[in-house]
Amino acid sequence: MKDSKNSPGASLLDYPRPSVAVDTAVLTVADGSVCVLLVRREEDHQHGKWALPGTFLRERETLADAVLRCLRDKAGISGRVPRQLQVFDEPGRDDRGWVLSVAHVDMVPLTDLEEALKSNGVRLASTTGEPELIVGLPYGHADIVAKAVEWLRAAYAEAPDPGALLDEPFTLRDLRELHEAVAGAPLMRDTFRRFMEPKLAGTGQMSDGTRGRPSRLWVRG
Amino acid sequence: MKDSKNSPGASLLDYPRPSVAVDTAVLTVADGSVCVLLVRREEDHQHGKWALPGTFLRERETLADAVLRCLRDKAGISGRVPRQLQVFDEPGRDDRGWVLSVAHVDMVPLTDLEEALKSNGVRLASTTGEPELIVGLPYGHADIVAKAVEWLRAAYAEAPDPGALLDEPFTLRDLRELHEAVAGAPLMRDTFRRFMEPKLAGTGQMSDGTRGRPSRLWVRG
DNA sequence: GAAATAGTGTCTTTAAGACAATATCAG
DNA sequence: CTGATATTGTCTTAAAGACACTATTTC
Repeated sequence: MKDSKNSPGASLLDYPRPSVAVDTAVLTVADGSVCVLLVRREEDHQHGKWALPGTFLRERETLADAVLRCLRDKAGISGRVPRQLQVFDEPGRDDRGWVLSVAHVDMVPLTDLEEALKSNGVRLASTTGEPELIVGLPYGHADIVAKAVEWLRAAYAEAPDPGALLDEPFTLRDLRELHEAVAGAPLMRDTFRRFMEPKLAGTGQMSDGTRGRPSRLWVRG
Repeated sequence: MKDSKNSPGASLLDYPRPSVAVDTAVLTVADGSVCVLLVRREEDHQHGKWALPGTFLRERETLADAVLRCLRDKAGISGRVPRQLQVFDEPGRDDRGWVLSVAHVDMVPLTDLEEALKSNGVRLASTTGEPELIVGLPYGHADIVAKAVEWLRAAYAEAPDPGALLDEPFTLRDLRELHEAVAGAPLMRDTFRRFMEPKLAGTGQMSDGTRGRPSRLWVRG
């Protein structure tokens, strides 16, 4: 039952190998909705089309390093903790050849993206407000975005601002509005407070109550 | 800031490509503990060493197909729903060269493994009782087993026997003992019942109470 | 004082933990 | 009947949902 090609002494070089790409969904929250960073493709026949930043894995490079290199070179941002989502391998998803894509996700505060967004080769797309743009992405990137948003929601259901999208210190209102944007649904004010307060560290400070009673300011635990 | 090698017109063939392997942790429950299937390596310099069944991805083959082919050829089993866990890419994890391993996990009832276990090239290893064997696995397979068991526990915390390891129909006692083996800890009898009963379908039948009051028999919802 | 927002209290519902009580089998 | 196991009931505790109330600011 053994495959004869797997006989002892066979070299790895005897087999054809796939190209391996990394594609990253850089997520942020802007104007109350989850947005994903897109770059204009320049290096292939999709020239001019918007897509997730991606690159091919180089020799002796880890996947995480490839992701960081790609974000630096194509979007000018220093991503923080890219996480591997899954490998997409449907045949035909990439018409350039036999390409596996290892999808990643990262969360970056909007302020860290402002410099990159000055380039007209970089833009944000709302995942809730611009469905036609998202579903039209090449190379099956729409699937990656969907997985990434799903992962983001799971992360934000567990802890206060795990992606550090909010500048510190912040009020519980700021935090709740951020979590509502991620969840895409309103969250109960008091239930939210009871869940989050034990996971935050209070500063002694108060917000300047520009409209109404001032609020306590917090930082992530 | 663009990389010159990524200029339009460059071919995928211009870049060196990694070998891509799939390694699968086939899990089952035997004698009250979670076990993983190992095969004796024959095709490389680890000849004779126990390891997870794995193979290299072939051209125009999906990862899932490669996993199924490997399990069929090396262990003689028809795996059911292999799930992708994650890519392991630490340089140096494989001394045969530049190899990425896409780890998978599958759950198979012990009865479906009996035929395969007659071969002396196939064995089970308890993940709790034989740590020295597991941690000694080559190619970083110990990490894969750890991830796989973690995944199994998460799956069994959510639903009754999602891997269909138990023959139907079964009693709630059978189900609880299986879940205790997976969790590696005793589970409260009444809490377990209250959680699982709504997710099961009752047959009219009763077990033959060989010791004590007979129990109702259930099937998965 | 009115409007706005922050912070606290509490009632209800739901689920889990922990037992206790009852039911039904083999011997 | 006794021993063993299954099934049901209930008390307590913890957490969430849903409100209501009080407190502190700006205007």
